Amino acid sequence: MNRRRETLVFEHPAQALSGRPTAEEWIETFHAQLKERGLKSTAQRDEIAQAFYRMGRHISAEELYGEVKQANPHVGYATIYRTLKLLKECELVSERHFDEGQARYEVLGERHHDHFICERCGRIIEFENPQIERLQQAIAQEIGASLTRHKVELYGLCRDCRGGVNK
Amino acid sequence: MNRRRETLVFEHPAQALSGRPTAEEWIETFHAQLKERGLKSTAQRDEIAQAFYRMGRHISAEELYGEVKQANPHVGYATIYRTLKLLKECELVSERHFDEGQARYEVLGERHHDHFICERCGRIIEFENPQIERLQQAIAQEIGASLTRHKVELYGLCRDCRGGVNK
DNA sequence: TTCCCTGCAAAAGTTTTGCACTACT
DNA sequence: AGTAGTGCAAAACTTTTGCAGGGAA
Repeated sequence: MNRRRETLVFEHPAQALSGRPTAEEWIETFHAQLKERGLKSTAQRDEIAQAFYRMGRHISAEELYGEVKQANPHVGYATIYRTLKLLKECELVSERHFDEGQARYEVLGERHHDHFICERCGRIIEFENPQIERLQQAIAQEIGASLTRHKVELYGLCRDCRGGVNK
Repeated sequence: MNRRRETLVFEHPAQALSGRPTAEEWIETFHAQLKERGLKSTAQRDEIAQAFYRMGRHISAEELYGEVKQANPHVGYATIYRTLKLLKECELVSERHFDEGQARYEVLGERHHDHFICERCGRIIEFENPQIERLQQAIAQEIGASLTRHKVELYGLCRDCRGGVNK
């Protein structure tokens, strides 16, 4: 394959996170969006949003609940879910369903990327490939559809797991 | 974009289904797989497998349950799920999680394809694009991973819904 | 005859909702 | 003060499991 190397691979969180708004900017946007909708800023919403931002990528509601609980043992699951829903509506967070029972959430507002999921160790590697992006737009056009979002998920064995004992 | 048109779009079930094994071949394979594992063929398994094959594409457990109930009002959900699990193990069925709460299942053994999902009317359009396939392999190589499966899902408005009232 | 399979009901896991109380604005 | 938000518990929804009885090999 004589294609020039276009894919950017984000194996280390620091790489993937570059270009992402700072925690302050992000929370500020959240507050602005709340105000715009006539909704209130509360201590819980801030705690949850901050914990979410701090924890990093591909967080489940359960993990977020655990984290927030440490700072404030009184929060309930309901508030976690309600706040995540709110963050989605404000387009600060996107919800993803990898092949599991539960949803995972990630911070929006950084560069678009897709995911590789290791089927053995569960590691998630992000990558970005402009050709795939272009191709998807072209396909939508052929279908006659407009595209609002898309996802590419690759499943397999990561480098480390390939080198492992079996296979 | 001066790319030549490579995408095959399957908008009509008949197109997507071409090349798929017949119901008889498919059930036969199921029986063979069961025997190989020392498991039994039963009336319920056949009913479920047949209903599944007959119903076509992207079926949920609930829909399948409803269909099978009509022929045999005694079947329970448990048997539906157990049989779907079995069909997956026999690689006759694959499970998919689109962005919904429930899983959907589709017949394997036909050509690989990806999905466009209309966010308004729920219509699912299948397509096949060799470039995307190649690109995904190339990306996996760059990541250093081996690929066992992958999915591309495009979300947006289909041709009909775009033409609709708002937007 | 021996297990495997089935149906039922209960359980488990995730997410949502009703309600009384609390607390932003 | 008024309205939206919170916590709790219960409900809803999807999927899994335990168990006693039934059926394929």
